[in-house]
Amino acid sequence: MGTIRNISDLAVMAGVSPGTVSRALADSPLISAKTRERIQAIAREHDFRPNAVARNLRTQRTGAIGVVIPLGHETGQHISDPFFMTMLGLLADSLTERGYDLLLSRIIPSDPQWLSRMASSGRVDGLIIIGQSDQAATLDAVAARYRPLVVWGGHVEGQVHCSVGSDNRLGGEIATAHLIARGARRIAFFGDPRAREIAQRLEGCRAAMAAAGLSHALQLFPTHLVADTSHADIVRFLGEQGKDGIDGIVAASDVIASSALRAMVSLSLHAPDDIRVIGYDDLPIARQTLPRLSTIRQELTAGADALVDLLFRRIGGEDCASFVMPPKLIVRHST
Amino acid sequence: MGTIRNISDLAVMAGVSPGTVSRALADSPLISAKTRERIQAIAREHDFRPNAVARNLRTQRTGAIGVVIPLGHETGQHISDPFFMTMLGLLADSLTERGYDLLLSRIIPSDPQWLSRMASSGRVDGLIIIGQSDQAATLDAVAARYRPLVVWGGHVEGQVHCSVGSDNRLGGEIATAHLIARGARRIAFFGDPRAREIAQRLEGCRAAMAAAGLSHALQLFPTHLVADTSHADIVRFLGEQGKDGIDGIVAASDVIASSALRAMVSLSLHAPDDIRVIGYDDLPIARQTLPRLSTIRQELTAGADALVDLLFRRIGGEDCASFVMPPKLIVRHST
DNA sequence: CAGGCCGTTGCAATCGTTTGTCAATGTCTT
DNA sequence: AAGACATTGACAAACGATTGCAACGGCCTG
Repeated sequence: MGTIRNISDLAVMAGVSPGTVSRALADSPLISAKTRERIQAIAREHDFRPNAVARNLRTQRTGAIGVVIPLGHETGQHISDPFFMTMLGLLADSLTERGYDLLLSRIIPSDPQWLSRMASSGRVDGLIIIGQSDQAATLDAVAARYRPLVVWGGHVEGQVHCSVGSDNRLGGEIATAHLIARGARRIAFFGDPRAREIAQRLEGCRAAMAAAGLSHALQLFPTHLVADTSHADIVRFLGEQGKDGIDGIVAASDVIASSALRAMVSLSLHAPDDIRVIGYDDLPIARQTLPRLSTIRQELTAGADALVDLLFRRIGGEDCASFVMPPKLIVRHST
Repeated sequence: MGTIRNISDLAVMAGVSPGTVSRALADSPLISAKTRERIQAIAREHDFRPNAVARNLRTQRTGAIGVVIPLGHETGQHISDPFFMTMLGLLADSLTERGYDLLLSRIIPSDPQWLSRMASSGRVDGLIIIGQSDQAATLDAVAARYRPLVVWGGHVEGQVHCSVGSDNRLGGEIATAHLIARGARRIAFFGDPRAREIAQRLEGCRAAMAAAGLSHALQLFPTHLVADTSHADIVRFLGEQGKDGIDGIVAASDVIASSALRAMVSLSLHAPDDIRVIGYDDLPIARQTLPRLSTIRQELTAGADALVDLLFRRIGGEDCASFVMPPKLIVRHST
């Protein structure tokens, strides 16, 4: 009748001590089957469940993993970005499978303490960061002291934090080489290299251009990731091109490439005839653009699994290295 | 040097009592500016932050909102579904703005206790459920006792739980009427009516057919939401149509509509000439199909804001009604 | 100069669990 | 029949903060 508020109420009701109730509810072998069943019956009947916060405090673990999206270089960008969403969904599936919940934080790291605040709050058992943004140094600093931390993004020599991601440099190189093979000569790279992954893709792009003797013909257009504003920017950029304008676009992401394709439509430019366009990620949207987008595939499902796997290894005390996945060229109709 | 583990360590270090430290860190006016500054300086220097779990236990609030996606009728469906993802991103943005975190759970409610487990775990200050699935009864039962709970989905007379969503019946009616106006006579409804929203859309669809004297010409095809399997199913369904087959599809969601369009391509059927197709939701993907998808727009941004707003009103003790938004016909090129 | 008041700080209870220790009970062996 | 031994469950100490209340000192005022 009276609602059961805590384990002591239930103990009174069952005529035992709180400790016994706790053990009974946890199926401890120290409690006889008879009392255990009796206590569990009462709990079931009153729909009682022990308070998780108190348990967390006592046991020092929470059953939750924090997923953080730092938006250092893109204050306007929303979590709703398709890449984040896709990654987030995959992580949620993978963590749920292991019985963990997922605590989501979107953070604009103006405060340099953003990461250690999450790490030392005791609210999560581990942290997954999606994208290094321009915070690689902060990540390294925290990773040095806080073990259960893995990052989606690029890997560089000597990096402290454990990362999972594709070989961005190679991916950028493959993308650019493909564009050149398709006849592009004057190429623009669309993307903001303040994010490490993107800087690496640009690096690969430069390498491919150099290898073809086209170094002079590469333009960099650091467009924003926010779809709404980028569209107008891209239209302006393309409009400013003279008659010897660019004939190829290496986009740092499918989202950017898709914006570029739409901008081209409004300028009556046609892909691939006028400008060849290639994206990066191979998100579902790459199959829905018009024309369908050639891109560099990152295996996000494998990536999410790797992130979760490495994280739990680190929680378990293991010390494991970064994981770099091979990028793969997907040719569709935009190149 | 010695790491500070808790407020007492810091108290010893500062030569004060733990209580004073707690107040100082919380900027309590009871503490003199001098001691407060001294204590905060030590905390900053050692990068110390009070344990959130302990605070939650004491204050009985967590600063987190649970977002749950019940997949009652679709065990295969993943969180990665574009609708969920979009909604989730919007909620995350809106909650972050209010300083709350978001605890994500994907749940397959085989266990009827799924909801009250979340509600009574004490881990969240409130609950947002995305979609009633086939769990409307469970939702009503829990909502009767647990106040801070709001649901995205359909509203029916006498419903206990507080919901936010578009007028699904009207939306279905508008969509169907539009198809009829465009010349469709033999219409199929694609969607699984076990979910309440979808049942309401179907009801509207039936009403519009009846109003046009076409009741006999409505087919129901309860396709799954999972994109991968639905495609083959839809191809089969369309293939089984004779020469007097359907000439209109009312899809219960944009995702389904987009699958239908792809299935039509592989059967050399053309929209809108052979079959007119209309979706529901107006997700970003509706603008990226070929041809672009006519659909019924739900203002998801407004919806997410309303969900969060109502939730906090309920947390504050207010008792507020469901919120039904008007659906809006968006005509593109598929009808 | 004494009494009262105010601004600061310390004390200790509390939130709801988990879990190590230990007493009490009952069973089995010799 | 008595001691060894296993069960069983009670007791109480954590976990790490918050917060009402009491106490303390200094200052002002009459």
